[in-house]
Amino acid sequence: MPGRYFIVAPEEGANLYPADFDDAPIAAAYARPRYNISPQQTAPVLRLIEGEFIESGMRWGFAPRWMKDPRQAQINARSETVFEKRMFQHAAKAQRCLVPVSGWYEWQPVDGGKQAWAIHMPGFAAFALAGLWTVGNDREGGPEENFLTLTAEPSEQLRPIHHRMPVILDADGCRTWLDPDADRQALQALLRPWPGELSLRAVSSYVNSIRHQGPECLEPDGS
DNA sequence: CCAGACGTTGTT
DNA sequence: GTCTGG
DNA sequence: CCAGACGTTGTT
DNA sequence: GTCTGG
Repeated sequence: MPGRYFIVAPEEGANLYPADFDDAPIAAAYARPRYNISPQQTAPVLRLIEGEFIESGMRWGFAPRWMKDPRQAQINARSETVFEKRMFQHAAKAQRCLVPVSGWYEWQPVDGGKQAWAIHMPGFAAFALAGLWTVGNDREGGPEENFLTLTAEPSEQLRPIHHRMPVILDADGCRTWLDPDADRQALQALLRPWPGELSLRAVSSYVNSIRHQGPECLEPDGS
């Protein structure tokens, strides 16, 4: 995963972004709460363009311009092979980005159904997922930027919930991931399960429907 | 050389 | 069951 | 990721 | 666009 995530204001401004990064683009990304971001939605992305740290809205679903069939858009790429796969190698070299989040959702298969979980940092600290962006086609065939997130093996903590997890970047990780001159080895070293503890919250199936966009998505499961 | 593919997750 | 839409 | 649709002929 | 398969 993830196939669904959320953005909320962090408690007491806590975040894992580099302290020396310009705060304005980050603040812009977290300005509006988003409780249920799904594939195809437009969501904020952070990147370096000509040395400038900027925030942009992009569609979630990576589909380069040559890809005529939009059904082939990818929301995730496996971090283990992202530098080798034809579809991703150019972006992995030159179009890396940060996907600002507060956490993501997972659905754990359980007897008779699925348990939804919200996974986040303690205190809902803001953090970044490793992402790639590209330019694809909008509905009229014009250029439109889109993005994906990278996945890794799960941490020990998350293994019971799911067999993949998104790549989480700490402050140094953000710096390196956005560094246009970073070498592949340094980049690949960032693509690992998150070594820290995360907070897990069981939430209700309210979050399942993307028609539900309110804060109820994050409320603890009553059952 | 040209043609055709290019991907993940989850489930079985 | 499988694909599309969000 | 999950939810929801999945189709045609003919008539307006 | 770029790589793989034939």
